[in-house]
Amino acid sequence: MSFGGFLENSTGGGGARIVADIPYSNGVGNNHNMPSGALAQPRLVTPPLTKSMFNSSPGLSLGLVRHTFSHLDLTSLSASFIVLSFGSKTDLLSVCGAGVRMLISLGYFFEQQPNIDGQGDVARMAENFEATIGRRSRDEEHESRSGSENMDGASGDDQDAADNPPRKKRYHRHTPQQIQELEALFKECPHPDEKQRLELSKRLCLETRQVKFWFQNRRTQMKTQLERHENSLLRQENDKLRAENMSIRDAMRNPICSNCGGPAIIGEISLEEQHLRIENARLKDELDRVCALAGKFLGRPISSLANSIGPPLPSSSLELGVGSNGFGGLSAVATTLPLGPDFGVGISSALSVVPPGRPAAGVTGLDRSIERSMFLELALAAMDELVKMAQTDEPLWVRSLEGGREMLNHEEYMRTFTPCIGLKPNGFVTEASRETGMVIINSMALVETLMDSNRWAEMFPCMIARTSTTDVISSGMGGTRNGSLQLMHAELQVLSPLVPVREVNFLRFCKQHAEGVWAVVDVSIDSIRENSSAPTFVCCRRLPSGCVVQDMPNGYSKVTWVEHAEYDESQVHQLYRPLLSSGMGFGAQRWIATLQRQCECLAILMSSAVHTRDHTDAESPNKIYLPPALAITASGRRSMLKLAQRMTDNFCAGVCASTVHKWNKLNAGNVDEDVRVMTRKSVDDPGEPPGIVLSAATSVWLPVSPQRLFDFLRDERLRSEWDILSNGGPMQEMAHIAKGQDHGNCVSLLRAGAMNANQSSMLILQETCIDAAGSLVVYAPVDIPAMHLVMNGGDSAYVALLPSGFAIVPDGPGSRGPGTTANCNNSSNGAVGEGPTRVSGSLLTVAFQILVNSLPTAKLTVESVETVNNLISCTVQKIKAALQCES
DNA sequence: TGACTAATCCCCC
DNA sequence: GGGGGATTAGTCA
Repeated sequence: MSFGGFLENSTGGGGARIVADIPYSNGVGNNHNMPSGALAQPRLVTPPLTKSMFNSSPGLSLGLVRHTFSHLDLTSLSASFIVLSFGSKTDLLSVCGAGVRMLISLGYFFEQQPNIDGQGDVARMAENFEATIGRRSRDEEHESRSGSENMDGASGDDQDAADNPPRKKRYHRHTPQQIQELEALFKECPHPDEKQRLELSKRLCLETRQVKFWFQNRRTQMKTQLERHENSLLRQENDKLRAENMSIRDAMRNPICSNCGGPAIIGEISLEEQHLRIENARLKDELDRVCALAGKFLGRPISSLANSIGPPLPSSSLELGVGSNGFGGLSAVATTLPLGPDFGVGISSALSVVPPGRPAAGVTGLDRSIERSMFLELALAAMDELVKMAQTDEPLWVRSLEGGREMLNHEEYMRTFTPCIGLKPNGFVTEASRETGMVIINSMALVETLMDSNRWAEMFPCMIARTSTTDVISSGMGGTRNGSLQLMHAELQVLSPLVPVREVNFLRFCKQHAEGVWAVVDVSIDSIRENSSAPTFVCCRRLPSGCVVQDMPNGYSKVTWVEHAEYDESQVHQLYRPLLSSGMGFGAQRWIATLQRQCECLAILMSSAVHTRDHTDAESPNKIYLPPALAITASGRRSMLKLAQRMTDNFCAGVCASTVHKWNKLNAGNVDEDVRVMTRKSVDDPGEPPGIVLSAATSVWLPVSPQRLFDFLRDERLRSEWDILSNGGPMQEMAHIAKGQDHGNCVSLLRAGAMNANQSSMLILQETCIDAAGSLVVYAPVDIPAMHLVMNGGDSAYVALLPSGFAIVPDGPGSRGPGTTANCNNSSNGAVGEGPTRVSGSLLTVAFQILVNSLPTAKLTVESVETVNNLISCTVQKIKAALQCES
């Protein structure tokens, strides 16, 4: 590069050119920052160029051109030239001589530094020039630029021509040749040292700074390119995932009901779900990392599938299927699944659910993944609904005129909520109830109980025939139950043969809403999970139901329970329909009442003040004779309670024909059609006598209040009025373990008056309980030696017993109070008690389990059936007579 | 308007 | 002091 070329270029643009020699001189007022003692001063020779000059000559540009310097004496004086070019490419550019400060302000310029060292080294001069001029303040730059902007007649070509560095912002590029060389070196060495850079700068006539910057920028560029490449790869992947996500979402948005082929409705994806998904992805990564580490440690690869780590949990929370294969943990479930295809008769066939964790043929990982996403959506929608249902009063809930109970305003409900499990099946009726109560348990403990199927069943023994957790979709976050989501199966019961067991498959989702505030929601999943190979008939669907629990300062919790279900009412005997529709059967009142009673029992048992009345001491010698060894120890109390619990569980199972036992229904002609008789074989169970067990149960309506009925039946002194085991006389209470503040909640040991030696060896274990929703009297004959063991803390599992007893519930608001079903002397729509003067009555279930043959292989005889049928009829008649309610 | 490039500023090792 | 990220500014397609 040469300045000659530049000059040529500038001249090549054509146009008039004025070159004026400008000797430097002192005393020019335009000087800026003129150092004292300057050797030379710029001397302005051109007349002052005015704005008007430029305005009137748009093509004018002013250039201070550094020319070839060979003929100039730069040591004494820098020569400068002003080139005025009209319409040419000439540019205002440079000044010769080092250290020259130039002001370009409408042609007035120059300030010269004293030490001129311009020995022909153009580049150096330019550098020095820049060092002083190029770093001027922005204002100055702007000012100077605005000066040239005023000369905007300068063509682009003129500016191109200025391949000189004096003006900092002057655009230029390194020549292709220079770049080629720089690139070549960059390929070999992206980080040249100073020596290499110096060498290159000389060779390419560039400053070392330029070379340095070039390399720096080149490296940055490489990095940017690399990032861009990576970005594009990631974007591609992202697009792919997004497309996949869209298609999945689409599938979820427009689910097709496999029942009717119409659209099924699922709620929107919420923020919580997004969080859960993120959390899930994070956990999955964590699992992968842990597996990788474990693999290194064990020296063999570890699969991240749930069945390869830890205990055989039904599933892992880590396979929620965000881009995962969705098959994690499947094999772990299959072996623990309690339900088999041949389980039970008639009832399990109503299962509409694919046995969880065991994929049906053809179910792909994607299907599972979609299914899980749908579960999640459903759970979140259900939670939302539950909380609103629990917290909203009118107009969603209105007080009924009779009884003051809250009733769901269905119109308002339909307006407020989207049906999250689809529309109500034809022929189904709705049952909705809400109840709030104070319970002596804290929220965390209650949540733990609800989320553990065993503990849940223990908490609601007479309501839950059996239950299991069939799949854990999420086990919660941060070691808590918050976010826990699981699939459950349950058989819910009302203690009567006239009410079929409700078999439900539902999601249970737990969420912490605030400190000390939790909610657990259940919602049926039958709308999502359909197994084409199983009948799709479902007798009950649970709409979002559950509880909101809030800790109270006194150790209690405020529990608001919402129970909302749709069921096939035709399966329910008319006698029980009012009860069910009032919510006292399967509804919130019963859940709350049971919860309160059970928690009170737990609190009493855990406190030191366990109230035990023992009548074996010397203070009551006149009451009964009993060996002193029957005194109860603390562990004995526990054993006795455990035995009583088993007895009551078995009683319920017999009444409701739940699948806990494999009952065979009997349809013998001699049996009253309203008495349900069933048999089963008892083999290898030390808890009951071996042989053929016959169960007979019936339910009748009595025009007596539940409380009166309960008090009558549990009173050992009145036992002879209905119990053949009483031998016609009163019974005595030998031991009493209180289970609640109400004396009606207790376990006791009764002894009949001894008629002969044989019977004197028998005791009666009895459990009674009562709460707002109903009451229970269950008893079973047990023998003295066995109870002796139990009362000393022995294992109650070996005490053989068969329970009998009564379940009492109010007949329900609006009940028409029909005649009994046992007597069958009235249709179910009978008019007994009808009208405003009707007496509030009770529904009494009577049930017996007796051993009809000690050989399991024996055949059931007609006599046995008739005997039990008579027994049950007689008992009912006796009760009616005693209570003077037989018409 | 965005990509490209030369150059600058500034932080941190 | 230099590397490198962030930024600026000029240019071009």
